[in-house]
Amino acid sequence: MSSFEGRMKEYPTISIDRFDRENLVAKAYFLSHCHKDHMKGLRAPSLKRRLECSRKVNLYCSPVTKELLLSNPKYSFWKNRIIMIEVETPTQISLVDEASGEEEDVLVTLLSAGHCPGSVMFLFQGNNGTVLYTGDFRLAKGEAARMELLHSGNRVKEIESVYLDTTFCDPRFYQIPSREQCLLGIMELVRSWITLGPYHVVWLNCKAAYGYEYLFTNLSEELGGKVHVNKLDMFKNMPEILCHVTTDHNTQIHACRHPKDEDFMRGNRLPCGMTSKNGTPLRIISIKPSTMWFGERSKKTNVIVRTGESSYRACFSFHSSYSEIKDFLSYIHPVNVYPNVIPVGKRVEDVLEVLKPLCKSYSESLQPEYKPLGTLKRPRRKSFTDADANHIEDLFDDSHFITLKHKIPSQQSVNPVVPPTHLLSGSCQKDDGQGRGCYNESMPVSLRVDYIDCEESNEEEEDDDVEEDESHGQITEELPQILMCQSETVAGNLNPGLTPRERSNKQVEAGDAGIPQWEAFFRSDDVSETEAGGSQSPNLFSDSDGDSTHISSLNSSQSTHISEHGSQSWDSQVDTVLLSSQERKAAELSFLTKGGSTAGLLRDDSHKDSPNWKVLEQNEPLPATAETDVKMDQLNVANPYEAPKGNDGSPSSTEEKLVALSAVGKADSQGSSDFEIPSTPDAELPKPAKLQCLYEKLSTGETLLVRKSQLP
DNA sequence: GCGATCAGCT
DNA sequence: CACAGCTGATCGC
Repeated sequence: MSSFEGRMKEYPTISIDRFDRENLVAKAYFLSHCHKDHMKGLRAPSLKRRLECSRKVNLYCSPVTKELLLSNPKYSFWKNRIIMIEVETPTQISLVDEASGEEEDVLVTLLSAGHCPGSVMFLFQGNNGTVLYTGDFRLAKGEAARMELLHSGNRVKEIESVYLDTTFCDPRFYQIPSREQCLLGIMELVRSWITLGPYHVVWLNCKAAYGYEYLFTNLSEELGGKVHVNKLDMFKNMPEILCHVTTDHNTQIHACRHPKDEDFMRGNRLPCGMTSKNGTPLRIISIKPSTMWFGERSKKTNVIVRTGESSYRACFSFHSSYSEIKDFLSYIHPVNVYPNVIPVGKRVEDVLEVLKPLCKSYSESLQPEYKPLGTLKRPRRKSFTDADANHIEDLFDDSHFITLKHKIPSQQSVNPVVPPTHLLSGSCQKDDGQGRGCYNESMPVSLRVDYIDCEESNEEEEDDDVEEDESHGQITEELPQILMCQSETVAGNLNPGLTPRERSNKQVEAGDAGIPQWEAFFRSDDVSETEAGGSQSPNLFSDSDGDSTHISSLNSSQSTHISEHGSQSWDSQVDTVLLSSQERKAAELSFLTKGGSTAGLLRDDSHKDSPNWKVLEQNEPLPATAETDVKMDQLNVANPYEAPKGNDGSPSSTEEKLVALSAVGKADSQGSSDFEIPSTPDAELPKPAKLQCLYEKLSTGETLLVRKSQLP
């Protein structure tokens, strides 16, 4: 939970996500997203009074946040005081001192935060420097590098301070399975259950908070049935969500709530009261999304864990993992960082100890950079690409070194960077309609889940999971121990109707101007993360099993069994759902054979606002990140708060990609074992200085080939 | 009666 | 366990 007090040092007359106490005198308010712990005081009488006297005080937020906020009548008094700002649209606002009439202009830019619908980060630029307030965020590795507006020309903006979501800034959360992997796991579990018959239903035990919508929409889209929810009026202007949820309880996927829902479940009853259909009792399983309940693990685990006869936990996180946080921060490389959250059991100093080394104030004092001709303003070694590395001797021609590493992988010389063309105020630069009129209408060909056997990979006993073992020890005895894994075709086919949703976006955009632009929260660069995340895993520094690439490597007690109560006949057919090392490798292989996705992916973004994200030069080795993108592109699960990508891709050379893969090499395997969370990663880490160096390299996506050569 | 706070519980 | 709440009890206004 956020412990941010509402104000930033640089702009103390602005209040963000806090509306009580000293914030009552703010000149402007900002709300990053619609979660209650970021809305403290927002409907207090004191603030209401303030609004009535101070006519120039407004609340700024994203269009989606405005919509969600005003869907609650308790906040309707804000109606005429909310100014929505489009995402990625730098907008100037005036901070007015109502007593003196003095004005101070600040440029604010909203950047998608990937936390929940409408969630954004705020980038402020003004007389007191550039600061970034992240709100709550879940951004995959490399995503900061894709944010055009965090850059100035071809380098990251000079950012004075970052107010950072540090919810999982704890090595225990070193790695959290990507959103796509979690979704995939849940999807397959749900699918395998509800396809058993019309009376097999799933209850998603989701907290009331916003943030699960993409789960609902993807499940609905993939599996063809709407998700039952208690309320949907808040989505009334969000067709992309609305069309996947329903208040009709006659469906197989439920996310409805009831104060006593857990009790209901024990009585084989859904929270909405359903217990049977046509006189036939329902067969209900519950899936409870949990953030790293998976916590600290010494062994690999699954994104889905069975916790009872008919209950499951699914890994799910609205917040960035430890490594994602560090990647983000090291890329931004601000002078200062302020944690918004102090994880339980930690102190501010503990968190800062992790974050400070990633800041300028620390790194530059520790190891001054060589700045040729005094022209460089920031350390250059941070931004190498693999291709750049080949030209490293060219010390004085550094312009191409300072590149948006992830964003413009190696083609700098081919497609010179053009500064962003965004202008102030309201211009919606995201004309992504053009050139993309062709939407893939093909609905998700229902997944052809070609299960293949895979070896059980984790024969060692998990000794820290009492709950699971206790809860169904006797059940697992009867259940088959086979882990079923998806073959490559699954990943290839997991390419749902994302484009239709995109089409919806367009329709909305084309429509009523008063309706928020949903791409603001469905917009996506891609779904990259896994491999990149893996590549920065602590195993880089250890000698972990290089072939442990199982996503679902779990022992019997952890495996995702699906069984009917009392009836085992079906069990072996649909056992575990998740991806195996083979699947993983298959994905890599498919990456190799299908080719072109990287180009497609990068180019796909070019429609949006960057003329630079062109087709990757085919003769250039791919940076690790690009490889990641490709893989996840093929998994092609929607990235929740951002727009789906088209699936087009131009052919590209298999050989070049082989180069990239081989460069990633064996350590890449760690990337694959996203769920292997070493208990004490720090134990094997190099010293801080070295660490920082490594992280900077990691953050820029250097492949392990490079990295290895620099390891002791 | 309402709001703030806290314990307890997902 | 950890996400982000909700409920109910208590206290003050």
